[in-house]
Amino acid sequence: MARIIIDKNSSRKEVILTKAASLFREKGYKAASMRDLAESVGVEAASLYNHIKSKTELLHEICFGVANRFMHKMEEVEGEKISPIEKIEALIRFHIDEMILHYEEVYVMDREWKHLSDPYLSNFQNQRRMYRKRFAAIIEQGISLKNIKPIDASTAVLILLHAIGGIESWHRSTQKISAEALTANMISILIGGIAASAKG
Amino acid sequence: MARIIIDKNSSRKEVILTKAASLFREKGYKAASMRDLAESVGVEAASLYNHIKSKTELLHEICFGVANRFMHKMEEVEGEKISPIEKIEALIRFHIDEMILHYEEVYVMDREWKHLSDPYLSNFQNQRRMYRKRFAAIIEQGISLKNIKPIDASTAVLILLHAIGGIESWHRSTQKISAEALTANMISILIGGIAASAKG
DNA sequence: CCTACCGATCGGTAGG
DNA sequence: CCTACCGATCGGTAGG
Repeated sequence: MARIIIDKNSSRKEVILTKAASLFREKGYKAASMRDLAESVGVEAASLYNHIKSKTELLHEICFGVANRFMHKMEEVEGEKISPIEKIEALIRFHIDEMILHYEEVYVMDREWKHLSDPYLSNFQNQRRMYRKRFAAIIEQGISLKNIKPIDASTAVLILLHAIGGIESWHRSTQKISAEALTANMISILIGGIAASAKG
Repeated sequence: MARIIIDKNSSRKEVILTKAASLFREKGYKAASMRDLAESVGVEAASLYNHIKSKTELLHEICFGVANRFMHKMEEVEGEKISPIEKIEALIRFHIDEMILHYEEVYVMDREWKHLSDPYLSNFQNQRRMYRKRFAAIIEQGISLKNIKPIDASTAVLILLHAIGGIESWHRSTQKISAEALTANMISILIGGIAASAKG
């Protein structure tokens, strides 16, 4: 019985988090009110506070939930015995999968993180800086091995991450091209560029 | 004398617009208050309304100011007798120049347009859709001529635009690499990809 | 989980 | 360009 109550509570909070991510994406964190959120959950605004501490808590749970998954994947990929290019491809694929499976959360992390407040804000910025640094290090390895052009690695990281994060149609189930085709296109363009190669 | 007053008024409004772009970028449109703006201009909040009609007017003047420049450039490039690849390179260069010269405004247009209200909101979305369609058409031409790989053109457009729009360091004068080197890197990566070509 | 409500802050106006 | 102020809305709390 206690178990049932706990399960009920935790699933209630998960519903609130999901609806919050959706609202924050649609209207932006500041423009989305707790009354909006309450309505979409189906309770009065005051009732939300039986499950959460504050609006800000929702934002940082969304942001760190996503950020932690990316960090975990980075650790995993770094440990694999594959080439730098293969590591980059694995990371790109993971980013795309995250966009497909958790579009709202990833979008909110990407565009609304600046509304975090300060223990969390600096923490988030540090974590993001570390992630990009480690991503850039993989590119540098590829450059050393001459599998990657001698480009500025941190510029390349920003291009890759924003190119993926900017695709807006991930969440639509009915899209002009399938997720697989989109993924193949992304990888092809980001790794190989848009120019036709001499080899055909 | 009347001329002097007009000049004074218009320069006053320009100051307000510039400060607004800066604040909207830093805090986001919703989180930036008119009292913040007044302080950064150096007047009381109520005084702003002698120069502007509303907060929303500031946002749409910023958004359409930038959007119109992009549209104008698109028209110009379409009319030039150069190859599709050269057209794309010209457009990419223009986007990069806009980021360097008008970082705050471009950033606000990119990330805060959703706070426009409705005659302007739909107008903006239409204009953006048209811009992307015309950009994609150039890529399609390149594919027909076999200068560009057979990729999905609208995916490629989103990748190009977001890759450029995502670079955050445009506005810093002291950067690790120069604007020219950054531009060269961007063009190289976006057109040629990151993989080293067989030709070396 | 709700009713009732609070202090703070918002965009904007009146009147000078 | 300022002082004074308004109605609306915000995140959140008290108390049941």
